Amino acid sequence: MVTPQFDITRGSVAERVSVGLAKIGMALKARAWRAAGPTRLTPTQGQALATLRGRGTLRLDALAAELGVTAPTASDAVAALVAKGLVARRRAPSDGRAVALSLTAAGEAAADAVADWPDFLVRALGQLDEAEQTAFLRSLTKLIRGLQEAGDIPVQRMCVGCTYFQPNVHAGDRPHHCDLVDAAFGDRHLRFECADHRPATPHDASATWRRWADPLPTGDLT
Amino acid sequence: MVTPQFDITRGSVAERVSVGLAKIGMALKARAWRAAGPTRLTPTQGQALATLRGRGTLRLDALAAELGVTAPTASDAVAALVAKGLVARRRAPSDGRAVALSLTAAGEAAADAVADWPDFLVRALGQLDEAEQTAFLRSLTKLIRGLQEAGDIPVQRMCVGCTYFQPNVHAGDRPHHCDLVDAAFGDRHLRFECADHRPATPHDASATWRRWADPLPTGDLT
DNA sequence: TTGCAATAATTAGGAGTCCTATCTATTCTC
DNA sequence: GAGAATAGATAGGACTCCTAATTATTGCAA
Repeated sequence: MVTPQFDITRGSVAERVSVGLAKIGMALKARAWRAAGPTRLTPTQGQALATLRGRGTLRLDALAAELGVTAPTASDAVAALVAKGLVARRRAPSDGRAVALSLTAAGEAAADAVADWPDFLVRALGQLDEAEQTAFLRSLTKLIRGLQEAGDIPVQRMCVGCTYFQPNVHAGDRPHHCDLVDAAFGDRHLRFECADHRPATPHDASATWRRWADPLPTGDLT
Repeated sequence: MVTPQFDITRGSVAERVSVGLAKIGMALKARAWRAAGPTRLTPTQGQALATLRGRGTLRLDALAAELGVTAPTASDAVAALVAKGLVARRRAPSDGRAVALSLTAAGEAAADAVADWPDFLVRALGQLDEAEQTAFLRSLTKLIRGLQEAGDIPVQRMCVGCTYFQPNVHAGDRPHHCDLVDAAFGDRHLRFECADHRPATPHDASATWRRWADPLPTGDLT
């Protein structure tokens, strides 16, 4: 008779998931370095470029926070990018101490060229069908929100947490609504980076969060 | 009337998921460095320690592959660990060119101390209920298998791909079976790192994979 | 309106991460 | 045995990262 007690059950599901996420993290790191060779853009430099492309103009400390590094490290990376002619460093008009970082024309081009380095992830995600990808995206949204709340990650410009986001207000497979573009959309369209993101107040954000994460009355199974 | 065409629909779900995974990767990198300060163990060193703890004895090139870096980089990290007295570097008995790396007693202790650095991820995963965590783990397994197939990640010691793994052979919520410990288990027990892993042949692995990923006859919804 | 604390960035200094290219032992193969 | 292949180590160089200490500015307060 088979023993029903699987002693390898030790450890939580969350721990096992973490191991998997760490593997993905490793792959991302390795890939970023591999990609660095030809273009002469190291991972941090590439990430800085990508961030500036998405945000337009940023101050150094904001960039550092976005990259998850200290100000000196960000300063190093920016210095390298300025030397390469990819980033322009100007005095911020509002504050004489601060700098306003932005991409040069060459920087825009370099950012575009470097933009698709995580394509290998997109390919691997082909292992999942659309419904599974959507569920994954939804779970990832919750996870990232948790990291954000805990201060482990900078505040993201994602739908959930945006003033314009109205969750579960429609029936069907596009239950949410974006007030900015005035359109319905579903979980599969949720974004982590939106150029038009406008942060909601903490109070509104948590109310909206609950309406998205646990739609109380209607049993909406999208 | 609301326009049903959400113009921000551009881009695939997979791309949006990739953005999210990159965020997680960023958090992992940042955390690993933060944790490095007090213990004086940098990310690569910590990862090397963790790998050696999981694998016992490893040769340098195997360690390098596991860490996703080149041999010289691994050699650097190992030299630092040897200098700190955490790793022993011996000549491999079978091959005079190779080295056998293993942890010293101090190294074991250090590895244990460093082991729980991704606890912040475990905490954030608390945002997901058990069923959702399980689904996430399942998707992650598919994703990692995809990365493995594409050569973006070293071959993992995960259940799916192991000789002992028998998917979907039972009814109920523990449909799989591990022949090694002779016990039933479910998707929520799937591992990415198993000390007893024994790789199946490519042929067997792909057949087993299909039986796990798309259980044809029975509509098993675990 | 000085006068000083706080803030934004940079510099200094040091360990480590990575790479490519090269070199040194060994081992394998013919 | 000789030459090719393999396992590591070294060399050299750009960058990443950190903590501390500096240099400008700003903003508030006496």
